[in-house]
Amino acid sequence: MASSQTWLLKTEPDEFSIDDLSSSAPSVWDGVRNYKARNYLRDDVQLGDRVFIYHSSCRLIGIAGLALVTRSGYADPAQFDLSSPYYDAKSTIDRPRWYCIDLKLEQRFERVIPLALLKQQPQLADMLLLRQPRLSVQPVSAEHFRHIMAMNSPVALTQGHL
DNA sequence: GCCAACGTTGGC
DNA sequence: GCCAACGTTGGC
Repeated sequence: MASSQTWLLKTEPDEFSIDDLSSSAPSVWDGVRNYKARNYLRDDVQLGDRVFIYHSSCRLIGIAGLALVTRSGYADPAQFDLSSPYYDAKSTIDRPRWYCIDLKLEQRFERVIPLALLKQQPQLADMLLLRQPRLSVQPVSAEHFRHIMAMNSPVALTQGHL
């Protein structure tokens, strides 16, 4: 794909939240242990792609902000770390099983866009998040991306465009 | 390669 | 805490 793609990454904020991302120093987005999500990280997420950060399994479920990919997929060091909960005995340096990326914060939304509100949007009815809620790394179409950014825009909100 | 059993996720 | 949906494991 030539132009940049957009994504949604899920996280439990008790483990890692948008507030753990910095706009200056990149953070490692590691610990993804699902094959479909792994394939996206390894093969498709590119430097410069933008990703929504989604908070799951918490009090305020929804999209918390936007981040920028500062390094594309590379072998997740945690899989080799015996002391890590993400250690995987079946991974080898030559054949790593799991991949991670680096991110930096682009924009923390003033208000989390709640899942319940996303579900109310007819334009988002076919969004993967609503259809495969367990996929922790997922592509977001340009149309969905624009719509969600508009939901975050105070201008759009005050003018009742949504 | 199938599929039952089991484990995990995640909204509610 | 519950439970449905989903993902993984392992025997055959």
